[in-house]
Amino acid sequence: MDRQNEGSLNRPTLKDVAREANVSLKTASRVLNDERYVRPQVRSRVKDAITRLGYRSNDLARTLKLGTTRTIGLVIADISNPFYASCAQGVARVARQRGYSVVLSASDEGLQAEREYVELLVRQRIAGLLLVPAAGDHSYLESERSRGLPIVALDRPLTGLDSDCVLVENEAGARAMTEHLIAHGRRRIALLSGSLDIYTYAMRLQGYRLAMAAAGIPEMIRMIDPTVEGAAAATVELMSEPEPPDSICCVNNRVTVGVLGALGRLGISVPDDLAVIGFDDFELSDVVRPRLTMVRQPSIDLGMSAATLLIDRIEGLESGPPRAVTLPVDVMIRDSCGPHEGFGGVPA
Amino acid sequence: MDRQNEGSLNRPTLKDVAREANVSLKTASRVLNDERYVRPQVRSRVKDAITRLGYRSNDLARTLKLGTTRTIGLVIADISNPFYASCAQGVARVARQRGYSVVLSASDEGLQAEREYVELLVRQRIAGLLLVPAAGDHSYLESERSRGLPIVALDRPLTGLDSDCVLVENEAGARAMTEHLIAHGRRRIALLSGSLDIYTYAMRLQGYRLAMAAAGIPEMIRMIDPTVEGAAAATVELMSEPEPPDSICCVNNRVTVGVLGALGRLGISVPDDLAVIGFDDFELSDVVRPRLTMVRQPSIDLGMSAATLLIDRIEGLESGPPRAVTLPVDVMIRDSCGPHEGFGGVPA
DNA sequence: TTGTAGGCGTTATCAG
DNA sequence: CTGATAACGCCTACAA
Repeated sequence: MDRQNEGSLNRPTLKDVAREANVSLKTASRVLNDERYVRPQVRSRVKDAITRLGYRSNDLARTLKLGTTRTIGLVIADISNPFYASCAQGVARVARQRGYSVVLSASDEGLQAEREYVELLVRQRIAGLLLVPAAGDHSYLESERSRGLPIVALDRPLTGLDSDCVLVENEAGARAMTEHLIAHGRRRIALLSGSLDIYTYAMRLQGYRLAMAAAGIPEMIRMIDPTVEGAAAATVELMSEPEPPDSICCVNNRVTVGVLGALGRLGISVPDDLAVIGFDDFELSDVVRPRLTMVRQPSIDLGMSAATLLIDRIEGLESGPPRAVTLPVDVMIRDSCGPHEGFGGVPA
Repeated sequence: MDRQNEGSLNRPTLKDVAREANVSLKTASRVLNDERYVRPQVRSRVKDAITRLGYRSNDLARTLKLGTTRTIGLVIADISNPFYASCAQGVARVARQRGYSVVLSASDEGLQAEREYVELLVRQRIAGLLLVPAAGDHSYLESERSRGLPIVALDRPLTGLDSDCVLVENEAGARAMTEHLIAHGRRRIALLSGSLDIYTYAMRLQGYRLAMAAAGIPEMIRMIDPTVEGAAAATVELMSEPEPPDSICCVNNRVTVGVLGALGRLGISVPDDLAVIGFDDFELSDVVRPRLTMVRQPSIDLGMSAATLLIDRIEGLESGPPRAVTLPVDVMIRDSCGPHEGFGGVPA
């Protein structure tokens, strides 16, 4: 009845180790941190005590003293979206390499949830913050930033605050995507986009418009809820219009999935009846029939770059004004826009 | 040059708040924790000071004193695998609801990496540990468990340690999967499995064997590296054997993707030339042509159940001997095993 | 209703 | 080389 006193686990402290090894607290600490000036004999005595007791140092106490953690906070929109999952993977990889832990939170695109998570993370004294900002004003981060908390925005820049950010070439990618369809002779090219409050969608829409304008083709833009369900519903509507499109640009991977699902149910064949191209490639796009032509984003690199930049800031390896890193995208030409006609690997 | 002194951020402490509000430390603390016995006037004075200073309480110090964090450690195999991503999503959802943070780590199925992560997490004094155990002996967790650290295994039980675990009906699911093929008249049914050191694969193989034995059909088991690449390579080999299979059971979603990719490249048509069924459904299985018949695992629920159980343990709401929770799976009958013939929703 | 003293587990300082 | 002693920021007694 006295074992397992729920809640506070009963762990030995460094003091216990010191007592067990018959040395002072400080000496035990020295051994723990591999400091010099400890007789080998004493050192091994302490080490023995550590293993004998199953001692695990308390990072809470340590970082309280040191004033700095080795944890980075990551706030993304949605873990189950493979794009963000890949980003997180990239972040985790770099974090591990450089000895940091990652606390993960998903905002579900909500500014309120995001703020709550950031608050929580700050309380945990994260060494730096990595986030995919939700739509809306982020000046609330100003106070943290000015206190010296390194912040790197991932996938989208922060609005209302100048900070480091790691992005991809959204506009160029969307333009290339649209031009690809145009080159295939498509003219009624629909774009299914999410709210322009979200940077990536705004930029991609811009790229689409540029391509359409350059070709002198009228735009066909539908603002939708950029989810699988939203895209499916929009597709059904779109295809029942008097003059339906001959091709669809999907603004993200969720939309691509939704469009494809709806087209399948409608019995519309790709690319014969309709061409489809998506922004943000996913694993199965090369496995599915027809293979999907997609604008590929280097999602893992995105996470890795962001984490690298953040940790460089944390460690003072990078200083100076906020940096904006932009990673290239490329069009993976496959079959969903029709037969290839000697298109090269169109860069964004 | 004195701002931004890299590293240690310059944050106000509760003492600063107290000074600013002209009260004692304790009073400030009382306000912070919404304790009674503070004059409203004083309370608001302190609150003002808090916002004026942009004070954020230091959870490190607080939990050091309190002896318990509200953080749970999650170690999964691979974030970019949608199955684990879903599990993580379920965990995150419950954690958020109940006021916990999640520290995420990916072991890549390596026991060594897993151990390192667990060590790190323990140092951070996580309140509980959730892990998808890598293959191998987990008695190393014994010491933590005996110290009272709640541990819940996710997706697979721990070997060498009796602990809570949340699993799915692997054997029954695999058996149902195989029987489905048999009912479709398939006889040369190959199973592509990963190492039996991993519990889920062992159980699924067992389910397959049971079904095959019951039908009196010879087994056709291939042990492979259960990744996209491994499965693709195995498929190519398999199909070039003198007597290739007429159907393939895929042991997880990676394998399903690999098999499908290889079949596509080989020009083998599903389900006409070959039937395919997979364990662990994924989003696109319903969008792809042919639509894929799959054994669906409740991945989000898996994460949610595990997190719930863990937090219940942490909070002492659940006590008693280790519990094993098993969640049902179900066969999602679609098109990749041939035309439906009045199969009901075959439960596992 | 408010304040004072002491300690959580570490590490840093500075004598031995 | 080693060891007292004082922080780190907060909270829990226990007074006032």
